Amino acid sequence: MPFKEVPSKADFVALEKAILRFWEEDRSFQKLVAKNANGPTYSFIDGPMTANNPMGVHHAWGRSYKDFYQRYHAMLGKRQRYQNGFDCQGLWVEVEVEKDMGFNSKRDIIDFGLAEFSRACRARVDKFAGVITGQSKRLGNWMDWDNSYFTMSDRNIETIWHFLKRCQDKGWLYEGERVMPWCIRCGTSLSQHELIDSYRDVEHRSVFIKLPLKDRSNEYLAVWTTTPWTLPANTAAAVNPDLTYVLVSQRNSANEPEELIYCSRGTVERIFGAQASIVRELRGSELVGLHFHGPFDELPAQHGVDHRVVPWDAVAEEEGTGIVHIAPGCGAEDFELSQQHDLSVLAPLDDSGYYVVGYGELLGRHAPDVTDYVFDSLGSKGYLIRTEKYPHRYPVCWRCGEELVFKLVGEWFISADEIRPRMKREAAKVRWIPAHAGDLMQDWLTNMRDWCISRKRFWGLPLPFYRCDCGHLTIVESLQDLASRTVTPFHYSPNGKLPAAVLDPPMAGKTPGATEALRARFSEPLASGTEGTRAPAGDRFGEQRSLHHPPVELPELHRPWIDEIEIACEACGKPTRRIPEVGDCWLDAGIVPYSTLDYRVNPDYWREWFPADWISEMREQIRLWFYSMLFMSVTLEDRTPYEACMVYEKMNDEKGRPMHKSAGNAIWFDEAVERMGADAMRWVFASQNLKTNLNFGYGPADEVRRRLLTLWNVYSFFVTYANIDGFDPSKVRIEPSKRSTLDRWLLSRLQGVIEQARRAFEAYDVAPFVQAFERFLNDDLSNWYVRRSRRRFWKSEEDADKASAYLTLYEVLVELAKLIAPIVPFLAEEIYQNLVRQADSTAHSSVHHCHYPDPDQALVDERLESAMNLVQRVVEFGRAARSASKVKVRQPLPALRVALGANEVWPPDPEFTEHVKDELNVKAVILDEADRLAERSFRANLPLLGPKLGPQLPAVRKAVETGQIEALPGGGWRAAGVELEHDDVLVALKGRGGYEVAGDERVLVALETTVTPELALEGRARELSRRVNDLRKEAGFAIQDRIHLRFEAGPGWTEVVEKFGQTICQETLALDFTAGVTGDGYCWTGSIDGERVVLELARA
RNA sequence: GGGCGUCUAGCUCAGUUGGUUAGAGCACUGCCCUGAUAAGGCAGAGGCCCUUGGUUCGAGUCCAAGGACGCCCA
Repeated sequence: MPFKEVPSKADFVALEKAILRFWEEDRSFQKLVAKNANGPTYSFIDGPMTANNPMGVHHAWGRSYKDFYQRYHAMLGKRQRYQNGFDCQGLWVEVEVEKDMGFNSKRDIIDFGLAEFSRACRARVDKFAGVITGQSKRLGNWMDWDNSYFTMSDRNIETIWHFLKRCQDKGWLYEGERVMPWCIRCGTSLSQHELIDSYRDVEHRSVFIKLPLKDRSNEYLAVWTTTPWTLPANTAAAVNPDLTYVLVSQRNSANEPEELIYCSRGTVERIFGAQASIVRELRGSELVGLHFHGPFDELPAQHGVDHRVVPWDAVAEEEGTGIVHIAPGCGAEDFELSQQHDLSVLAPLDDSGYYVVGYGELLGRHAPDVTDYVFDSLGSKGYLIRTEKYPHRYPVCWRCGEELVFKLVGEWFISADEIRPRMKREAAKVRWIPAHAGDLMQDWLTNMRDWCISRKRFWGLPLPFYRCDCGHLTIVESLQDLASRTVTPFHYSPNGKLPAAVLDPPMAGKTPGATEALRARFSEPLASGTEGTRAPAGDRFGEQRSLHHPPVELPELHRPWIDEIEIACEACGKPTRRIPEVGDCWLDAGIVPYSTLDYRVNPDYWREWFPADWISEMREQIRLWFYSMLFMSVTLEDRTPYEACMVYEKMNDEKGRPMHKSAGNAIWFDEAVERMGADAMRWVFASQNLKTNLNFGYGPADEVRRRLLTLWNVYSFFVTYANIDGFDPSKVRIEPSKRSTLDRWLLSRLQGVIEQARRAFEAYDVAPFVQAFERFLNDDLSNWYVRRSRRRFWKSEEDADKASAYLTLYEVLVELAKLIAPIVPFLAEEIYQNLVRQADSTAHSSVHHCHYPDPDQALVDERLESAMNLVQRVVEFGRAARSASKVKVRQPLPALRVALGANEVWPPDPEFTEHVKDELNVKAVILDEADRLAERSFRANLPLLGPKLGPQLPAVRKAVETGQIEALPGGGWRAAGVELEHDDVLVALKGRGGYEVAGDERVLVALETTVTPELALEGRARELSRRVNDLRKEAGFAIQDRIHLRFEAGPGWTEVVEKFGQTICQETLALDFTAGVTGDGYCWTGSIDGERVVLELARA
């Protein structure tokens, strides 16, 4: 039963595509799900990926991890949900759609029409969900793609409504004014977690001004700011009460009167130069409570504002004047100070950054453009000291890049105070990988502020908040609830009347999967009735209340449609409208452990799969998804929604620079997967240390590919010879204990790798396994087992040793395929299909259906491993000695002498000796007295003696190592007057001068380098064999082809052929070796050892 | 200002509970082997294990302080 021929040159990309087709035809994934249908659950929850753009290689990184562990647990028989998730709502999607349509502001969207805009957003999500699905399949991910969840789904929305209602019940929900980072282009505030990663180096113009104190003639406060546009909203100044301030006397010119200006002592020079004359010093606290004239008192908005100096211990002297301009409507800290000190709050800007009524000539001007006006105005009032360019890091909108302003806005919040300790308690129960991720979460939770959940945008979760004129807030907690409260008759018909963009999106033909998923999602809950609380399709809600109007169509729970619906206020019954805001997209993602697990509609199912056994995302998700899930779960059930959480770092390019489209170093997934292959990419990811950034690129990937190539080479080697010999694994059965030494050694070594693999997967850190695997593959399998076994495979007799070799190599390759199957599913499948499946049709149809290997202690033989290790060392040192002797290995040498250290024993099995002779091409291995080659030296066994002797150790150690040591009867020792036990002293070998030696303290070798004429002849024979074998290959002969060999050469070679002709024939598969070339065959003329030789090869 | 990480060969990184002479891959130099061969092996060179202090018989490893870089919070 021959195996499929394996080309020695691997084309991994082509192979992967073939395997993808195989999985499709075999329905391998579906079979896996069916096979594990009754297994114990393994609950993984996929963090929703924004379906907004194609997948990048950094997404592939995370998706690979997810696939590794799902596949591993599947091989342990675990039942899983395999649900992929798409994030669908929020500014991410809106901004991309805006770009597509060439919009520049919120106004553009409103002019375009909200309904069409929402449809366009949905269409974009649909399109890219399809694209990402295709890419993920190419990466090798196994998911239930038709069952992906979408955060824009009704179920997700309703579950969030339910959560919000619970927040209201607990009294955590409130509407508040707060100064928020605000994008004047997007027209929305950004939350705390959206502000991160968005600082950019920019240059602004800062300004020093002086503001006159009231009731103190000719005294001023020096104030500095980098945001001149906020000065018209100034209502206070802050000083550090503990800082030292000074009063500086300043005169601009001889003609002008002297002015007295306050600033902090550490800033005098910066403002006034080294020559400033200081009139007096005072504590900051002495300034507190003073009143001053604001910089723009003439503005109507400033009317009646009492500008005061307030204390603030955060005021520092690194920049500015030590007196900080406070505009409570334009800065977060400013606003907090205003709450503490009851300061006036002025909000000068509208949503798009234009000054509102009350700001005089500034009315209708854009905040970023008023710097000159402000400076001119200050100058004309005599307040300006000077302006200067000021480069600094300033936050910009993370989506559109516009510089942010800080703006007083009304937003909705969930209070964090009560939940904080509970979240910290639950986060502490989570198994974080790596562990310090838990510290980061704790730190984040300690510092988290109230969660701002509203966004003044369009395509997002409709916040179900109905604020009545009577002041009452009604929260709708489900569609059913909406139906029962509505005063607007509506016809909810997602099933019958899908929006055009959903039913017939422009790109529907290209993304059938996603479109179908959408269709299914709309029809499924209604048809199957699993969503018990939802009203049946086609119901007309609220008609009994208003029979006079036709019902409003409500195709989906999104703006603008849902805004049409008014409900009766819970308190007073008056019709009430929904607030216009939508929700933070992290509500969408955070609810997933509840929405996708049917918390509200199928509690049994929820209990079965909640909490997740494991989740994983990149580290920034600590303050995003991990946080929002934890928040929502602790609110609903007071417990963590995930038990283990794995976090990885950032991806950079291969030189460690951040990848940027503009820098040209970004790598696109589609290109990368075609160039390096998915397996190589996944192997790179698997070998990454979770704690450090990943430097990703084609260079490192190629290194990795070459390492996988070693496995391919061994696999190819096996198949080549197994086919020649007709090896059939199903017909050979040899107990491991009956196999040859080398085989038992390899099987023993393999158990160690299996052990490592199991440990690594259980620890959610496969990098150590990848290392162990590569070591085994390279050192044990390829460079020792296969090399040492080659002759076992080549020999023509069909004996037990040959069968043992084939069977062992076969078994090991199959085990290795299983071990790496979760990581490189394609290569593993290829090997499995060829080695196992084609030979045994009753075997699992895919490697991924196999049970993950368990280490078998019965196969572990530590003594054998240790003996082989000794042999390997001898070979290694022998090669070093050969290298030093300059006699090449092809030249046989008479002997290698070996001296063993005190506790070493040369294995009695002659096979070990044969390995040494063969590897080093020596005629004999002679165990020699250690004393002849080496001196004994003594060393203290520190791990034993340290605890025993403590401070005495150095003296004893010195005595031992200088040989001042006495052997005692019974095996003990005495040194420096201290009696030591046998094991306390290590007896080692030290090379003695005068020999060609190499070695360490365990073993020493010496090479005898005398080349007798006999040996020289043999060396030439070997040279000839090698040359012929080169020519066989050159001539294109098959490995097993027999040949006729003919030659012409000088007399020196005749003797070689006479004496060693038969050996050469054996080595080269020649039937005969005769003098005289015929011109009939593959002919080579050249020189060997400086003599002309003609060789001719003809296929027999 | 606070938190978390990282710092080991030219580059990328291993280094388990503290233990004797700190390793690998890539790159470089020289050599070798070869029917796994567009591979492989051996050897060479290359190190203030960021610094300082401490604990200890002994520190790359533990502790403290500092530095650089990265990420986060304020």
